[in-house]
Order: sequence, then C-alpha cells, then structure tokens
Amino acid sequence: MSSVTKTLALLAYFSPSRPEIGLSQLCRLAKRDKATTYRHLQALEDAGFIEQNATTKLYRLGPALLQLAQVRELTVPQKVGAEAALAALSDATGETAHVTVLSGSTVYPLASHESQLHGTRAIMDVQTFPLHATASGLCALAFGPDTLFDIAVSKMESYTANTVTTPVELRKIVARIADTGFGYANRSYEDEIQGVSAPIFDQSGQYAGAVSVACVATRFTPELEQIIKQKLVAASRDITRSWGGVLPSSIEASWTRSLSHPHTLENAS
Amino acid sequence: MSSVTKTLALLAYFSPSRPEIGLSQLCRLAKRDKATTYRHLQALEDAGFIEQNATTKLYRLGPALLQLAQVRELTVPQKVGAEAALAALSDATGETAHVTVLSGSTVYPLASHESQLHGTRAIMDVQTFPLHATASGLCALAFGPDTLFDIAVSKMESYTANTVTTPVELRKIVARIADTGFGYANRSYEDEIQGVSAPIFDQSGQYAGAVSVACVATRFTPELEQIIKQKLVAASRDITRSWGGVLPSSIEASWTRSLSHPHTLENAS
DNA sequence: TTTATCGGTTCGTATTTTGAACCGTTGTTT
DNA sequence: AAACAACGGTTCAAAATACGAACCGATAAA
Repeated sequence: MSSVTKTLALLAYFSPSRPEIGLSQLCRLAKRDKATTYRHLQALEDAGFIEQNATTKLYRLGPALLQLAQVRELTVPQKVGAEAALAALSDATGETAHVTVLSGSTVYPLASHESQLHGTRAIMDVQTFPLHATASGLCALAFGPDTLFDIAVSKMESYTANTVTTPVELRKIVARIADTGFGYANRSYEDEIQGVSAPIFDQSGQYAGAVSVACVATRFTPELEQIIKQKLVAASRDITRSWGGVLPSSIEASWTRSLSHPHTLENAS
Repeated sequence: MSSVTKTLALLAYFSPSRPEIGLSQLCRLAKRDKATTYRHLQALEDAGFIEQNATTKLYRLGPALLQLAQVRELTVPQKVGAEAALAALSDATGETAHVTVLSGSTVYPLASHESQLHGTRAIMDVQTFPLHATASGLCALAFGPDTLFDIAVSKMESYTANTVTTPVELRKIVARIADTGFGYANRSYEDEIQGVSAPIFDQSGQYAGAVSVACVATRFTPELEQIIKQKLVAASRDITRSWGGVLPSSIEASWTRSLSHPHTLENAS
C-alpha cells in the first residue's frame, strides 16, 4: 500500500457526524502511528484537502475539495442531471431515493433525496457502497464489468444476519438481478432496510451507476414494490438520457418481463 | 517534497478548460517521469479522486471529490453563506464578484458571480490566488497571519507589467491596505483587470477570507470605486455574520475613514 | 516498412517513509 | 503542589518504498 493511498484513506474518516478530528483520535481510528499520521495530515493540509482549527488543533476537510468537486461536476454533470428524477422518484414512492456511480471498482453515493423532508438531503454518511450487500452494488455486479465479481468476493464483509456470505449465493443473486433488471437488497446491509435499484448506463452502453429506493422493510408490500419498480424504470430512463447514455435493449426487455409477471423479492435471498 | 504532495499536485492540472488528460500529456505538463506519474494516477484512481475514460484512456476528476466536498460544505457552510451577498454585490456594481478563503497559506476561490449573465457562475479557472498580486491575496497579507508575508515574498512571480516585484514595494502596498481596509490590485495579476477586496473574519476574529469585485480597468472610475467599496463593506458584514464571525472594530474604523475621505487607487501601485 | 507516440510495465538503486521514543504543554487527579 | 495522563508535535536510525531508464505491445501516420 503506497503512502499516497494511506494518506488519502484518512479523508474517509471525516463525515457529517464526525466533521473534526484531532491527531490522536485519528491515529486510533485509522490504527496508525502518530508521527506518520501527522506527516500525512501535513501533506493533506499543504494541498488544501484539510485545514486545522487554529484554536482547537482539530482537523477538518479543506476548501480545495470544493474547487475540485466544482470542476468535476462542471465536466461530468451527473449530480445536476439526476436531481430532478431523484426528487420525482422519492415523491412518488414516499421513500428515500438515491443515485450511486461506479468508478473503478467502487460504488460512490452521488445524491439522495428524502420524501418526508421534501428537500435535497445531504449525502448519507455512507462513504462507499459494498458490492455484495447493497442494491446499488449488486446492480454493478450484474450489469457492470465481470471483473467486479472477484473483487466483491474478496471483500464480503457481513453487516447483518441477512448479508450474503458465500460466493455461490452471491452468484445466484447476481444472476437473478441480471435476469429481472432490478437490483435488490433485503436487509443485507442495514437492518430493517430494503433496497431496490435500477441500472444507469453511459454513452458507450457501459454501466455507469444505479438509482435506488431505500425502504423501511416493514412498509415494503408487494403493491409498493410494484410502484417502486415502475418509478425506478422511469428514473433510470430519465437519468440515463440526461447523462447522454443509452439503455441496452436487453434491460428494457427484462423490465417489461419482470413488471408483467410480478413476484415479490421475499422469495429470493 | 513528499510523494503525497507530488501526487495531489497532479489534480491541479484538471480544470474546466482541460477536463481530461492523458498519461503522456500529464507527464509533460507536470514535467514528471511517466512511470512515477502512472503510479500516482493509480493511487488517485484507487481513492476515487480521478477516473479513467475506458475508451479514450484519458483521466478526469472522480466522484469521491463530490462526496468530500459535500461533507466539507455541510460542516463549514461557507459557500451557501456567501452566495446571497455575492449576488447582491455583483448586481449592485455590475461587475464580477467573488469570495476567496484563506486556508493555511493559500488563497482558494470559493464562489463567484457575474452580473451580466445573472446566474451563479462556475468557479474561475484560477486554482489559487497569488498573495502578492491579487486583491484577495493582499487582503490576506494585510489582515491575516504575519507569517504569510515571508511566504508571499518567496513566491513573487510576475504576471503583468504591474505586478509588484520587490519585498519593499509589497510591504508598502500591504501597509496601505491595512490602513484603508480595502485590498486592491491594479492590473497586477491579469491585464486590464482591477480588483478591490474587503476582508472577512471568523468567530475568533481571525482573518477568514475576502470578498472582491473584479472590474475591467477601463470601466473603473472614481465614482464606481466609491460604489464598489460601499457594497463591499455591506457584503463583508453580511458574509462575516453568516459565517458566525465578528469584524474587528479597527476594520470598521478603517472603512469609515477611507469612505469619508475618498482617494482613488490610481495614486497607489 | 519504418517511425513516432500512446498507455503501461520491469527491476536494481537509493531516496523517502517509518515508528519507537521523546519533548513541552495542558488539564486533571491525588 | 506534586504526580499523572493525554495532547500535538519532533527526532533519527532502520527499513520499506518510490524512483526512472529502458522496455513492451498496440496503434496510427509517413
């Protein structure tokens, strides 16, 4: 592991719920040596990726990130291109909706929207979505590059009693998702949360990300599932078009098939 | 220079006008070895800071930046807290207005607004503002930590015929800014652009950043200067309050003084 | 066929990174 | 007030890693 990777990994410890971190605390969190961590923080500070509160000595994320993010979104306007569809999806289903993107072999959150609050909410505390345990991640496995499967297998951490734990089971679930056109995760990442996803594709027909609905499991009836799936299809078409992408006809066919022959996700898992 | 610093410096080559860069081109831009640069890019890609266009092999900024920027803005809501005042300033003066923040010893752009287009514009292509040649940078020298001066002196690159080139001159300009309460830069960074700034302070009374108006030099009359200064004071008060800061009374006194005894910036330089 | 450029890889050298121990300060406990 | 603990930050010899010249295969122009 390069020193660059180790240094950048420190940034992931900052979150809305833990926005400021001291040197010693960060060492404990990252299980790193203090001298090393200090030097890493210096490098990040030099680059403007973090800054230090002069009075408390705590570190927090820095202003250079805003600038780079602005360039990214100006170059690849995914977020702004997904927000309208996301709001519509969330409002129509009454549940939280979010969009994720696949970059390399990692699934990142892009935007989320909660119907209750009726406002675009900050990105969740989740930094990256595990491939094997979330609806978005499973979508990536089913519709993204085949090389992802081995990577997912090598990181099969268990989050709940329902997290899939064997490569064989995972293969079965992925096959089912590739067949139906919808990713699903039944309490496999967070207890009592059930997720359903639809894939999004880019201009070259490659898998780009997923749009998902995360639903409190007790509210998840077959009727709601049917509504969610219909709205997910609309959202996926909308976002894919907005990103300049094209939906493979096989996906459209899968959706038509699974929407006309509904069967709940309860059977699976 | 650590490998981390070298790696992060690569990100600065991405901009709205050059959003995608190939390996060889980046090596030329950064004057680095190909193998080294490739490894650095790998590390950045692993962290999601860049991603590679699968078909063209060009690299571009990655989605992890959006997420970190979101956490930063959620933690330190500077951008959202400055936008209203910025729009008002730009509309009232008819010129481009922007806000910068000081982090460590670097001045970063935060947001900008152009009156002509009547919309919040993307951050300028400028990555960081030189301390000695911009109104924002000079504000930081005049009102920020004293240690900045030596750093500025060690980086006195010349951008135009008007760029200040000697520490003695710089010291004089900084003293004048500290006295008047307004930063100014008369065609010292970009030809034909004249900048005026007012400082912004944080909750502990420390210098936090500056709000500025960038004006085409030919349009810069004493009358416009007076209007700009008045509106800058209002914007600085507004943004400082929005950031939870307090303006030192000495600054308010300077403003009162220099607004009641107007003298154009032409005399200086 | 030759030549140039591209993205990416190899491997021995040597520079950089590393972490145990240490320092001075601050705030709490005895 | 003495002892203690935790904090941010620093030192230096030992060791891991970063480095870059040379190389590879592919692609595209001459």
